[in-house]
Amino acid sequence: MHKATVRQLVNDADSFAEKEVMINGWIRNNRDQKSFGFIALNDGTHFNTIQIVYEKEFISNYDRVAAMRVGSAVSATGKLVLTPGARQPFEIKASEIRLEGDSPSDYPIQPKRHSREFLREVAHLRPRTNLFNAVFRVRSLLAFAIHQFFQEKGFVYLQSPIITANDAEGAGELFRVTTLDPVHPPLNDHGTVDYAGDFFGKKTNLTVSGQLEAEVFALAFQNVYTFGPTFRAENSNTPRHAAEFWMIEPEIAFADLNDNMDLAEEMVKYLINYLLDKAEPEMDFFNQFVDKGLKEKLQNIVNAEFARITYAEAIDELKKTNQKFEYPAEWGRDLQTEHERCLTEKVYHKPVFVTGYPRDIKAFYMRVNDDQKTVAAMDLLVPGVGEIIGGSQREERAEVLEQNMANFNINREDLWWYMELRKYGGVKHAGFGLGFERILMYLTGVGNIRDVIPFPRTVNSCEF
RNA sequence: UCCUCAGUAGCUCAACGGCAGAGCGACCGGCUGUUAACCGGUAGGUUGCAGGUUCGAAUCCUGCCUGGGGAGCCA
Repeated sequence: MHKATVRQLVNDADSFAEKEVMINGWIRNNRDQKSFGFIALNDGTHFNTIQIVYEKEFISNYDRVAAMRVGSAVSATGKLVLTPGARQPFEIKASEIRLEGDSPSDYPIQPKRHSREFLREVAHLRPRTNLFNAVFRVRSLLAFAIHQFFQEKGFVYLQSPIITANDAEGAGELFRVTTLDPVHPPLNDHGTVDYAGDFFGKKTNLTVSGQLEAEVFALAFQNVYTFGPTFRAENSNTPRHAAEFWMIEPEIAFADLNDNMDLAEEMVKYLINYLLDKAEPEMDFFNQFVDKGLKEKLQNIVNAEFARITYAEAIDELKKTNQKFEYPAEWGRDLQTEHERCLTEKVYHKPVFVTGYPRDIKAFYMRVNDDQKTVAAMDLLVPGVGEIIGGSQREERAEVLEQNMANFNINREDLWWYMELRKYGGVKHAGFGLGFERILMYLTGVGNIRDVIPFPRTVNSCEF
């Protein structure tokens, strides 16, 4: 008798036909009649459930099996029978069904539709539903695909630090990391907290970006990427923001903004192809129940050239649409969400790179263009989700960088090592940040970031 | 943080100033191939919390709490 997984059986049903197999899993549904019944069993190795048929005359504990509830863990043994013409390609004719873990009658997951809000409250049980089973398997595959994409191109994977003393990046509000007594912290002569007595002897926080460290490695390995957790203490309450999320930050040397966009576009297309190929049942499920037309949309993106426009062109384009905006598009102001959605959903109907933003509204490390007014920045906007990538060519000229830091009130001493990258063999280089959950939302059609993170951390919520 | 909508049975929802209901789930029974099975029955409620208006409040008003959506910040 062969202990099998649903994945093995689905992939190779023919060779298991008429053979005895044992499957361990959890009951999704159990329907009994007078002398026979059906269990839909999911063992976690495949999106699909497998049908177990049990009959009074072939199993000894028929009444007990018929009473097994949804959520129970069972071990089922029986013969695999091909069922051409039925709704499922094969089923298991049970000879024995053993209860491994009971599920009392108050098990909250039913074989019916639940709201996402309710399922968030039972995040320890929601991976057992179709939707979250699909989401989190795809999340796993997507993470692997990202590594594979960069590794195939010879990029070096860098684990940038999670605890850092950099607070000059301006990427967001910081979570403090400290071992000081919160009630009676040591004070200095000015009466403020003396971080010299803290664990690291200085103020430290959780990282908001690995970019600056990635630049260090890019100027040694040429092509590198980070992929790790990122923390922002922003009080933002939207379906696209979390306090803890994962970010991919490639950084490439001897490269400019166009190389950067080429890389981003190639990566997005690679990831789509990977999922369409490796996550077929999951993508079919999203296509049917989460976002109708998702697969066609993704297929079109693979076949399309992403639009590439400048910020100035974007402003012109927005003025031309005659659409009423709450905030009119105007040079010098950042694009509003309504502007971004208009561009990607109404004007271009596909992903759009916007480049050349005014330097005042962008970060200090972005390379100043020859016009002195704009920087070599790029955002990638996609329909439905909005901004999923933000990146730039980095300012490699020491004098310009110093001037920028002065303009943005950034302390040069703290970033002495960052400045030295420009002093010793500095070259043009570029990179971007990709929100892992953002692209996962985009590729699955799931509209809320809290539903693509196993245990989401958001303002006022850190359950599980 | 601002704007907005919503909290009714375990879940999804109805009742919108006059007896608090249905479907699913649970429990009991029926059914010879079901597949979110079907059919009959039973139990299940401080209508988010605290005040107020009214003869009477799930329903109207005020405050608070929780959740959704939009905005800002960003990935």
